Amino acid sequence: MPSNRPVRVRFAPSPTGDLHVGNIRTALFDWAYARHTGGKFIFRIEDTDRERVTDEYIQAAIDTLKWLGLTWDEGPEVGGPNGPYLQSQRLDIYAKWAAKFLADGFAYHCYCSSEELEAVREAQRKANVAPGYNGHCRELSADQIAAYVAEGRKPVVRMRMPDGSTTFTDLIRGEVTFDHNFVPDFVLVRADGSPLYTLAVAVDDVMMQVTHVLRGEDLLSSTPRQIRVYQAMGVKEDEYPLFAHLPFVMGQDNAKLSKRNGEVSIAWYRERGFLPEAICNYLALLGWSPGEDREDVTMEELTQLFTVERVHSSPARFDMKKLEAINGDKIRALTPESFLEKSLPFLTDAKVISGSADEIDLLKKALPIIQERVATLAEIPAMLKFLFVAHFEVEADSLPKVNDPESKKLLSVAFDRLQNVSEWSHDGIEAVLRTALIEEMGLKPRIAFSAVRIAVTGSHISPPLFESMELLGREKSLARIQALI
RNA sequence: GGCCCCGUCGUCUAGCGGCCUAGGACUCUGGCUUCUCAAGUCAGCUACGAGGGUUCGAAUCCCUUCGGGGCUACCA
Repeated sequence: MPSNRPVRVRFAPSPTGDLHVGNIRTALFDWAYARHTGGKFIFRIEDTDRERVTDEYIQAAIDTLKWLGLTWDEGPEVGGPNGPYLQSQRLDIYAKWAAKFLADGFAYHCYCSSEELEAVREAQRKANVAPGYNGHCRELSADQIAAYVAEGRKPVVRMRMPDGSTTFTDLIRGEVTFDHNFVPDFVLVRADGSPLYTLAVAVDDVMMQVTHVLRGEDLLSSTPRQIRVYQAMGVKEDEYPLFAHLPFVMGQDNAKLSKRNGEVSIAWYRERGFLPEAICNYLALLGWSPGEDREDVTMEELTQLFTVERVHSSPARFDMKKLEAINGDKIRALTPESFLEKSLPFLTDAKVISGSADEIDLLKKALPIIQERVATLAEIPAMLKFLFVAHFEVEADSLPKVNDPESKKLLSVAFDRLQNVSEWSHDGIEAVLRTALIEEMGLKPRIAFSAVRIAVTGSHISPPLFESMELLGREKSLARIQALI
């Protein structure tokens, strides 16, 4: 079966919504496999269902893949020798093959109406037999056809499944066999002439010389149908693509991940401040592992380590906590320049800064003290807000903690002594406050500094206090303390 | 219902007949560190779905069973 053709892997989503976690995990494995083998990664849009696929979703899918860094060798925007890569632009190709299948007897026109088919299914269900097309139109006479046409019926093109069975070797699950008794004749072309997935996917994989199909396991049972199309196209068995059906990514409730059971759109994660490399690293661990207790991998390492052999056959639950942990690790691993660049949009969107040069200067100094304190980029604005706000206010739930007489006394001592600090640096500030509050007043550090922290940053949770005061500056720091005395 | 896939800590996983009184990570609990929060660090909790085989020996092989999931469209 596997000839030594150059590896060509495709990711072929049907963008009926934003790409979600499951799609992306598939795309990631497709990409990693292509890169690992030195093969080509093909990106194809399956938009044969124009009722549900929109141009916006197609563009969103393209943008998402780009954002994640899953670059493709052939597909939308980059083109390639096997295009076009949008199925809606390949209609003539499918029509040609459908006509050939009809002429060769692999397929036939079926005039059954939806209502009739539904009635058949209903009867089958009642009789407790395998549901599926009953072959009603398989051998229609010329007269019968003429009668149907006279009625104004428009036929679909249906593939004839021969008796027997289909066996193929799934790279992840091993040998899988489907008895054709349970693979009914399936529709290739709608009554309106438009192709269905069953036709387009097989034709395109052959035309685009795809060698490996790694896709979700929901498509496992449709594989015999694809193989039947290959046969009708005259593809030799050793040139069929190899299949690998990836396990599902599931939500908390053990159902296939979908909009109903969690936030699954990648766009949502992007807005929440997740890094693409964190998403990819985490997703790579869902259904695959590099072994040797290894978990932290870069995109580059992923392409080196990824093999289909190490992909699981069992489904995985999506765990937001673990994603956050990995995201925190990846944020800490960012260079200062890169951390700044990635933080900027979150700060400006939150209107914490407008983006002026002065603000950026201050930001460059502030970012290092919070880099190890955030799990997502979205947490940054709240953490640095105190440095930039025009009208400073202490948070409501922290205010009571500085309103008692002891706190006011403490703050007043701090205020007095801080005025005499010669050099407004975190070392200088710390030395003065320790002497005044800890040594002379005998306070516990956590008590003493808490009041100052609330006064200066507005919250009992903040970046390191002395660094924060240094960045805020003497004037503002003192004013904020004084305001609470 | 039928067909197909799947089954190790709460979760993701390592494990491919002896190295397993089952390892790592996340979560959770407790300790250390500490100006808060993090980070770091130490410790703890907790798993081979069940029942039969095969074998000197099974998480690893076989069977049954139970459980979960997918498909069963003129969706993909």
